[in-house]
Amino acid sequence: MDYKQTMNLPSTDFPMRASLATREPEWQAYWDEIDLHGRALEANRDGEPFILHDGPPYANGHIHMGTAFNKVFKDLIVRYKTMRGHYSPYVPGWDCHGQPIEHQVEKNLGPEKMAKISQAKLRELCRDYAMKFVGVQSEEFRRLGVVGDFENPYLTLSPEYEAGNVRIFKEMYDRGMIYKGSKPIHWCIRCHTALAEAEIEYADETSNSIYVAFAMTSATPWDAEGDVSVLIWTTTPWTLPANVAVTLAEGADYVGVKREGRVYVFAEELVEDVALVAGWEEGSFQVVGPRVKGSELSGATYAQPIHDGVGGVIITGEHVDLSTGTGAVHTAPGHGDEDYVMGQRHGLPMPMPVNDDGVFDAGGGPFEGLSVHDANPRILEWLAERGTLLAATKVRHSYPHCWRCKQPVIFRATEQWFVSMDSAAEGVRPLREGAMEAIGQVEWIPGWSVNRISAMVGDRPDWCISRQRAWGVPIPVFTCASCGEIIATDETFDAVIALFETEGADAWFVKEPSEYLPEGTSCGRCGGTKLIPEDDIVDVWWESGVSHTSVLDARPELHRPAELYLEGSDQHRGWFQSALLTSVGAYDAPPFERVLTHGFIVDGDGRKMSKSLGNVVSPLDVVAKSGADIIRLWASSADYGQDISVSDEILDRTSEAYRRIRNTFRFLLSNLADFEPEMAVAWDELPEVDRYALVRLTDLTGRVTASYDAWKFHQVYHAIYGYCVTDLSSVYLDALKDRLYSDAKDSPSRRSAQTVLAAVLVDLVRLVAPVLAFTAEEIWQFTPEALRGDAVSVHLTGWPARDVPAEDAASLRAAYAVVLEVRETVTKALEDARNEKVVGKSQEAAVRVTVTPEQAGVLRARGDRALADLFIVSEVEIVGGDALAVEIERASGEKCPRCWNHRELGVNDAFPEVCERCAGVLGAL
RNA sequence: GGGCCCGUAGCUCAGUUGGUUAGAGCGCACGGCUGAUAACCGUGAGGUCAGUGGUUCGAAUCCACUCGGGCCCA
Repeated sequence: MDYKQTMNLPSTDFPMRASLATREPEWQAYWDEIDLHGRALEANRDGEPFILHDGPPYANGHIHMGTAFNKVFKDLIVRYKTMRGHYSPYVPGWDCHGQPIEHQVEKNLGPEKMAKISQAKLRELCRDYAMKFVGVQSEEFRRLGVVGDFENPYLTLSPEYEAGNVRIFKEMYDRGMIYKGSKPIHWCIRCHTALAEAEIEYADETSNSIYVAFAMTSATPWDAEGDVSVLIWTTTPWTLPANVAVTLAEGADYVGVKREGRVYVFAEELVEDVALVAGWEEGSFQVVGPRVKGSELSGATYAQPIHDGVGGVIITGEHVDLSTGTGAVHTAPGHGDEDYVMGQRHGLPMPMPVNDDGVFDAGGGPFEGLSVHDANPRILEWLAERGTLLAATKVRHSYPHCWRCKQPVIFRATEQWFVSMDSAAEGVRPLREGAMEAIGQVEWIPGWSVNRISAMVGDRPDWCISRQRAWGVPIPVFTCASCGEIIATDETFDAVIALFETEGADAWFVKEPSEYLPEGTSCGRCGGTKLIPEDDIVDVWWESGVSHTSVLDARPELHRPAELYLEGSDQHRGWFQSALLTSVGAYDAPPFERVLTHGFIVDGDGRKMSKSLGNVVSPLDVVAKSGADIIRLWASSADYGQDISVSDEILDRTSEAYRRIRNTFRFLLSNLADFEPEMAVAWDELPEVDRYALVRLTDLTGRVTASYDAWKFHQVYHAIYGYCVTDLSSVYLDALKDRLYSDAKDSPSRRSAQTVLAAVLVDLVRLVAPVLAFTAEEIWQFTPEALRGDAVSVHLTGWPARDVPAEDAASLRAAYAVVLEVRETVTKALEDARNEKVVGKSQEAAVRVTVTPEQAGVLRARGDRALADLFIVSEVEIVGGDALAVEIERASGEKCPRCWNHRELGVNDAFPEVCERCAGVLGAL
């Protein structure tokens, strides 16, 4: 007889192979069809809100592993919060303005078309470009399983959004936090434009290399030796008219070098180099004392090298390089970034004698009217005549060039708008102070994050918010055409807000101010009525920063502050900060209750991904090859507090773990095909091992829930995975097979097992649902309808809440700790027996366990039969002793051809071939 | 160069206030099963806890430095 047909073998249509790449899009379509996001919101309408506010990725190019990780991470949280009953709308956003898009459009256009195009047309092309990538990325995010209001995302180029920039600007302007100042930028003389860092190309260039003596005008330690000068080195002679200071290295040694009756002060370690360049013969000069630190010369003064009667000051800075030059750096705050920073720090003036055309104005002194390039040789001659040019050679070095015209650029200070960190209107708390306090009110995860944001906000200079570009939101102020006064009042701001709301920021560039400003708007100083709108646009960080107003305040389903901002750690400098500063600036309150930050995606060796290293892993490739759930599982498995590695090996391991989890579910499903909730066995009727299994399930649920709540998703992963492998697969499920397969279909023992399996299935599938969004849905749809209830999606089923009697649970945990320890020893002994060919499968074994009295008590209370079932052997005998020991023998009975246990056969005459249990089952068929 | 951080088996992670031979799962090797089968079960081998030096009776855990890596500045 073929006994196999009489058994309850597993059966399910749930496929072992996932085929995620093809199936996942179907589930995504299903979610669209049932409007999962909308349904979840409707269901949780009265739940406590939890707003995860999306940081807008830049609408340029395809997504990469970093954006994929971030979005999956957010989706995981939103799904979890939703299952916990929170009202948790997710509104994705995109950062649509800015230089990279403008640059790309410009490149696509080419220089000729670019020269002819209007600003309005250029903006239109930029808009098209941005919208194209909003579409591309939107699909890519959705393919990862991200659910949200993708039909109605927020875009920084939309009119309502643009208006929010002005609202914040108005508030901060009124509170005295915004001012107009000057700052050096890259400037292309030929193209007559400011250039962003990304528009700079570095190429080799031959420059002058000159050593110039600045005569000291205050006392120095070398005065006894002769006239003292400080010797500087520069490669840009034309910046000398703007010189205001000389920067020394604080801790380096400076000496006087005497030659022909004059003393030149510079860094000691560069004496030989300078002598060589200047052609000083050996013996023609001598180092004279004393030797002093740069810091000791700080505050000394000298005569400005170009302008008679003007002085300069000696300061110290950390950027001074002692590998070339003289260790004394000519400092012109209008002509260099470091110089600018030094100027700010020391309160130096910032003369800017060079105009837009690169020509000196009166500030150029003797060189007025010359272009900077023409002035170079003239300045050299002029210095030589005065005897202050000690050496002049050429140097070849890397120098910034304009990406468009390939000409070398200059550094030149121009008018810029700034957010002040430390000054504000009377009675208004300065921004830095307010921001620092706000930081303290926010929960930063992980904990070190607060150090980073504090350090950055504490140290940062004023925020330069203006950009000389076309694709963005204008700085919403006007200038009087007749007297140059800045015009920015509540009335003009409100008019601009209204304008942007209805027509968008584009209108700024095509309309006359008189068309939208209130009638009679005029200059407060001279009464002029012709107003010129500001040309500059606002920094894109400002734009994305104001989303707390343009999105959180503006949308009825959202609110400010958000419960959570979640981005990579680079955003301490970016969005976290721009959001914080604009929010504190306008409202004196942080925009978020907590900020969660994750590390960067690196390769298997912990190195950053780059094309040149060839270690880039694309999420699109992984999705196509393995599926989005693999990315989601990977994202959940890593400790995001540090950098997150991806490599083929890591993804392989992840896929293996996925298969393991999937297969566990498949086993559960396949043994529940004939089970319905009415067949469930009550707690008190359950065999003890089944009750223990339920205890383990609730323990798992508790741990997993705590880990989700503590934002420790990798612990969720490890807990669930460990549970599947250890608790279920290797112990409980393995031991259950005999009951499930061999006992009568509707026997209490089998129904008990199924009761537990059903509980495990419906709880576990929900625990993994936030992570394995697609697979959990698939499992749910393959779950017997009776167990599913009326939920159309696993994501709408809420969170498991299963209780077990606490006292029972505690005693079961204690008892089974002992039982499982013994079981481990038994399996080791079985392995030895197997190696000695005593037994093959464990059911061929009879086990004699020698145990301590304490263990004996616990084990005997379970019963030999229960222990044999759990150990998957045919017989167990417990013997008292003083230490744990196990002996294995071949089981005494014969192998039952039906259940494969070794038993006495033929007890039941009706079925002489099989064991008693099987005979009973067969008889009842 | 500065700020913030990271470095435990091939991989992903545990390692309570410093306290016995540093753990888990996967992978790997070997074996079993063939009624979860492109599955399942078992056993085993893998770690000078990045390195060096300190503090301590005792350090993966505390301190200093070095090396390697990341983000952000310069």
